[in-house]
Amino acid sequence: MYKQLQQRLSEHVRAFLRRQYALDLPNIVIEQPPRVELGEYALPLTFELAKKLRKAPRKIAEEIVAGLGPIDGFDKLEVAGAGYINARVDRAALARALAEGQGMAPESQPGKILVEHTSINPNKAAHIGHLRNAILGDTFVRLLRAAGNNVDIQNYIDNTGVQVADVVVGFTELEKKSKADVAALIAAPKPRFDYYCWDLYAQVSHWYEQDKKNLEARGRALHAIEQGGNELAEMAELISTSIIKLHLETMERLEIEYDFLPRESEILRLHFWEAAFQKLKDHGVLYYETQGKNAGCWVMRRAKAAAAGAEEVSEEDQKVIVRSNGTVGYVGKDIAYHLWKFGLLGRDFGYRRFHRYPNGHQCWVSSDYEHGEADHPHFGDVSAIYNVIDARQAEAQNTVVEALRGMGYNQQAGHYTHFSYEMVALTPRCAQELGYTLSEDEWGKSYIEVSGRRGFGVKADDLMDALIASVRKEVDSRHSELNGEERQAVARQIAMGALRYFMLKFTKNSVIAFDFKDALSFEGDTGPYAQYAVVRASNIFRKAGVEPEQVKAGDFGKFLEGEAGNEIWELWLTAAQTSQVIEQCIATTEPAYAAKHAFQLAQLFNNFYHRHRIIGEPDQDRQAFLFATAAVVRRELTRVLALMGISVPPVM
RNA sequence: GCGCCCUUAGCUCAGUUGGAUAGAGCGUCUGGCUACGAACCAGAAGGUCGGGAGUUCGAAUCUCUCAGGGCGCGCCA
Repeated sequence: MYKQLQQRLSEHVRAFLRRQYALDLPNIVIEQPPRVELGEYALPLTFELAKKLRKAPRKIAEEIVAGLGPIDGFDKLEVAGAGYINARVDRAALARALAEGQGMAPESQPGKILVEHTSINPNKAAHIGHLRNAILGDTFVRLLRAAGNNVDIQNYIDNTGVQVADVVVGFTELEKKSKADVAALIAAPKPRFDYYCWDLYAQVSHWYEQDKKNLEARGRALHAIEQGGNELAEMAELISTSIIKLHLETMERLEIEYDFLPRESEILRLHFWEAAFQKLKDHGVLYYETQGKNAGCWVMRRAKAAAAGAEEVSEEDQKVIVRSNGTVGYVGKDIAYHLWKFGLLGRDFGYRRFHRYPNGHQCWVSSDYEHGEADHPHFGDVSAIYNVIDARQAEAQNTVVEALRGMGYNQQAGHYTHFSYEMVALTPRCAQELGYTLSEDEWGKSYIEVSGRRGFGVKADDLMDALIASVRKEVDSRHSELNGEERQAVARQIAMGALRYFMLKFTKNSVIAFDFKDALSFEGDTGPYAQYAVVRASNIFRKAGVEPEQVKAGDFGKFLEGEAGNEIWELWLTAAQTSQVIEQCIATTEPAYAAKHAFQLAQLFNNFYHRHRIIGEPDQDRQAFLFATAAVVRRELTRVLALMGISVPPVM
């Protein structure tokens, strides 16, 4: 309703400007005054109008305020400063609406949105960079759903690429293992298979560096895997499938789930590329190069040359899509895959059940038609897509969009969003703690990039275990009344909340320089701080024997007036803005705003909690008001945290 | 060489379409537990928003330029 009030205000002002000055402003800027006692909304438009109307801003503001008349939901408008128009809402009415929970259910949006995230190569354990991807993606899904959207979650699996091939080479060439040996390793309880492959992958990379000839083994493995129907391909399948399962388990610890896992093997075997290739040729997006270094390749014009409309496309402006040996590169497969996403390919995957979550949710995997199950849901064919992929792949993403445009799919290209984010790196100190020897050069840097190839990084599960252990100590010292299992459950919730919050508090395009000290901090701007605020609110209701959901709205107007009222009103006002924040997060693809909002709300509540005793409050009306305040904040803060995938433990 | 991103307090970061006195957290110093448990609160110190120029009534935000840092630019994925 906070937003409805803003819209109403904006419409009244626009109508007045048309009436009075014959001006039609497309959008009226509305912001929040620096302090709540100045009002809820501020309009700086008179500064802009001063020139057009040849009047002083303050004069214009006075005319607008005088001429506007009463607006439903507002108490009054005031002129402030050099010419701001500040609007004061009817606090009692807004508080009542909020306490009654009006306008909580979102309008259902048409169409379907596809969010792709995680997409870890299935050849090693997940690391902290993958966690950032999955947490950003999962949070964005929750935000979209909260805004009434129908969302499919996909996790793309590159099970036929070099990374899997490298681990196959590690097993066959370095460890001389057979498929049966690998199967035994997977079945063994002791070394986690994804951890084992993490080390093996690093060893293989090192082995390639020792002698370039060793790379021939990779070529052979890659070829065998793409062909299929041989021991190497079966070993690759075994490796990737077991590692995908471990990745799903890792993400399940954070309550991150998927609907569908499209695999590259099916994109190859179901001939997605052939269908896309034909379309690309038909639309003239690809052409066959006969000269120069790209002779014999099918190439695409790159952005600059295409935009300039140059007749002669120089070699530098070409992007090779099909190599001279006839094989298709990564971008080609990606174009085919995205045609499928938008329902433009004319082909579909086969589908098999892959994993069933404890809550009954089913995750599907792509399959050939022969092994597909008939009763699968309809995937793909969506109206908008968001690909959560790190910033380094921006160029490849742009190429896919260009290809769509080139084929005339402008609408789809416009609904293709590269949800780009920066990497998680390690501080030099953290790298040293992990036993990595740093060069002098590296000590001078503010962060050091992780590298799966070198086996250098913090594994996702190791971090989660460290967080849980650290939280557990604290829970043990505070809650002797709980048994071990209960304490562990509380520790898990707090630890996962801390982790998710940590990954969300930074804006997407800032590089996170990871350090255990920061990540293991539970005070201040952290997940546990926000969780704790909710627990405190819950404690009040538990002690008082009152159900927070049963708290009734009353006439709170008199408690929201004056200086004392302003303080608490700021809390109500912030709580009222949750829906607005959700929209803002979606419009800017920036979940960090949700984290900021949660922190602000928690901070204001903690302050309120400290200043006002509720249970001992003698005035019945005032106590009802304080209960209502706590109930609304508790509800809204819980809701924002849920959007971030953070649940609140019963005690802290 | 071309393209994208970054530079704000000692450290880590916010600052949405240009708006009122540039904000948090951590760290430092000071103070506050009688259970609505302090994973908290209050207060203090700390800023030429990388440098310079421009546009504007108004610039951390837009433009140009310089400096510093990062990431991409393959018949890899």
